[in-house]
Amino acid sequence: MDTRDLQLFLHLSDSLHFGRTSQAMHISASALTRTIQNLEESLDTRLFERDNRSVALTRSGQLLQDYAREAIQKWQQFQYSLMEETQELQGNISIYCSVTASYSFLYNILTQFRQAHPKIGIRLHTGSAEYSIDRVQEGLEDLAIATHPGKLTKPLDFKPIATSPIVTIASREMAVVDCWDTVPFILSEKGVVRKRLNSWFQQQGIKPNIYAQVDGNEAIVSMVSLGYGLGVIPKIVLENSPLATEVVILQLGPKLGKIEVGLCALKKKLQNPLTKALWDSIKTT
Amino acid sequence: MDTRDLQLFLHLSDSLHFGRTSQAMHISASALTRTIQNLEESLDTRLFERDNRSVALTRSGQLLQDYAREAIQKWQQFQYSLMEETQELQGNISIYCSVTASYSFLYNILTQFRQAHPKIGIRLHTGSAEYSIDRVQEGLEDLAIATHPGKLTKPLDFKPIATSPIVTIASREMAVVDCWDTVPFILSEKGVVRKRLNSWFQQQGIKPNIYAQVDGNEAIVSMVSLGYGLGVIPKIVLENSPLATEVVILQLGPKLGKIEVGLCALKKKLQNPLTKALWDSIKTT
DNA sequence: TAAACTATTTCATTTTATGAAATACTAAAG
DNA sequence: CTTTAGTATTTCATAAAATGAAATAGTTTA
Repeated sequence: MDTRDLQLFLHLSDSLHFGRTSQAMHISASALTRTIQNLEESLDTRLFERDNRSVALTRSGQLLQDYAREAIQKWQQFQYSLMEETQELQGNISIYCSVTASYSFLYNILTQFRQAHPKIGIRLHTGSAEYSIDRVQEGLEDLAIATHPGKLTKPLDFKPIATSPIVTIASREMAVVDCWDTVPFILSEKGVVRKRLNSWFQQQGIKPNIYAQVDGNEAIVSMVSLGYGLGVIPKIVLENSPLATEVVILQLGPKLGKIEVGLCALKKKLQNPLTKALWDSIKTT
Repeated sequence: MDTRDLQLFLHLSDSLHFGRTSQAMHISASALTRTIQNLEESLDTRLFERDNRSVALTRSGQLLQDYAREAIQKWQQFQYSLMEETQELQGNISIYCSVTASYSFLYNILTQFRQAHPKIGIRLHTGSAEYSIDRVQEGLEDLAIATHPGKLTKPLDFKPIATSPIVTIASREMAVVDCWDTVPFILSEKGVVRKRLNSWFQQQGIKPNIYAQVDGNEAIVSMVSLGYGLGVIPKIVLENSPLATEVVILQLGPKLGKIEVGLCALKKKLQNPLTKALWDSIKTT
C-alpha cells in the first residue's frame, strides 16, 4: 500500500468526483480511475459505488477512509520527527499574500527566514488580500498574510504582525465631498474593510452609490487615482503604492478604526516543522 | 511510502544482511539495495551505515523501524477488519506437517475447512515432524501440525488434536532383543521421541548403538523394515505406513509414554483471520 | 434529438522496477 | 604477499507498471 494512493483515495472520498480530484491532485482522470480500481482489487472490495453520473462511498470505503486518515497523519508525523531529529529543515512551504503585503512584510520576513533555513523553499502566491483566509482554510496554502477577520474559526491560528488604519482616498479633484449618498465609491467586494464600511453606511443611514466593486485593494488605488470615485483601503496599501502621490486621504471620511494584519495558518499545518519554523520566526511587534 | 518497502526495510533492519534479506523476501540483492537507497533518498537520511563487510542501523533507521513496525501492523489490522466486516474470508495460509500428519489429520481438517471457507487457499509443506515448531517460530509457516515439545516458548500457541503412544518397532527377524547395548538403533536426529529415549538410555545406563540418525519418522519405518535395526516412533506413524505389516511392535521396548499432537502457531499469526479460522475449526477431542 | 457531463477504456509512450552479471572492496586464509 | 571468500553495489538489458490523450459509453438536461 502506497501513501500516495491513500491520498488520492482520501481526496476522492471527500470530493466524490473523479474529475475534480484528478485536477486537484495533478493526475489524469484515467490514472485516478485505475488507482482506485487497483485499490479495490487489492483490498478485494468496492470502495465507491459509482455509475457514469455519481460517486458514493461504500461502507468499506468509510473504513478505508478512517484508516487512511490515520495512516497519512502518522506518516507525516514520522517524517517531521525525522527532520527535527536528524537534520536541517528542508522542503517547501506555500505562502499566500497580497501584493501590498509582499512589499511591506514579506520581504523582511523572508530575508531573515532564509538565513535561518536556507534549504526551505518558498512557493509564493499573490492575489487579493480578501481571499487569504479562505485559501488557508481550504488547505491550498500553508500560510497566508491576512487581515484578521474579527473572529476566527477554531481550526485557524493567527499571529499579528502590524496594524494599519483604514483611510478614505480620493483623487485631488474629488477631494471635497458634498453628499455621501451620491459620491461614487470604489470598494472591495468582500473583506474586513468592506464589512466595516457596510456597518457604517447603515449606521449613518447612507445608501451609497457604488460605482465599482473591485477584487484587490491595489486596483482600488488605480481607479481612485483615475478619478472614478472614493476608495476605502488600509493605509498600508497606499504607502506601498506607486500611485500614492496621485491621491489624497480624506480627513473627513468615515472613522473605521484600523485593521490587524498577521500570519494565518491552519493549526494542523503548524505540525509541519517547516511551516512552524516560519511561524515561529515572526516576532509579534 | 509503500508497505512493501517498509517490510523489506524491516527485515533488513533485523537481519543486517542484504543477501539474507533479499533471499528471504524473494527479491534480488540489487533490487533490495536500491529499495533501501530510494528509501534513504526520499527520507533524505541514512538508514544503514554500511561498508562492504558490515551493515548497521543508524539512529534514523531505528526511528523508521519503530514507525514501520506500527504502520505494517496497522495496515494488516485494517485488512483483517475489512475482511471480517465485508465479505467471505479469502487468501492463503501456509501449513507445515509431516507426511504422516497429512494422512492422519490433515485430510479431515481440510475437507471440513474447505466447506466453511472455500476461498481460502492452502499452501501445504511437508517434511520432518521435528522441524514443525522451528518453522512456525521462524515465521516460515502460519500453522503446523506438531508434537508438543514439553514446554512452549511464550509467543507460541498450541491446540491438541490427538495423542499417540511411542512404540519400538523391529523387523520380524530382529523381534527378540538380547542386549540393549549392542542392538542397532535407527532414530530421529531430534524431536520429543529422541529426547525421551535419550533420558531412558541414561536412566538405564545403556550406551546405545546408533546405526543411523534419520530425518523423518516415515523413513525410520523403511529402514527398520529392511532389517537395519530397531526404531522408536509414535504409533501413529506406523498406522499410516504402507510398511506397517513388515514390522512388529516390541512389547518389551522402553516405556516412553505418548506424544501429544496438535496445531501450533505464533500467537500473533492468530490475529490473521484466515489463520484464526483454521485454528478455530479444530475441535479439541 | 442534441448537448453536456462523467467515469471508464484503449493505446502508445514514458517511467520505473527488476535480476543477472560484473564490479569493487574487505577480511581472512594460505 | 597472494589468493580466496564474502559482501554490497553498479551496470545493463529487459520486463513491468504507470501515465495521459483521446476515444468511448452511459445519463441527464436542454
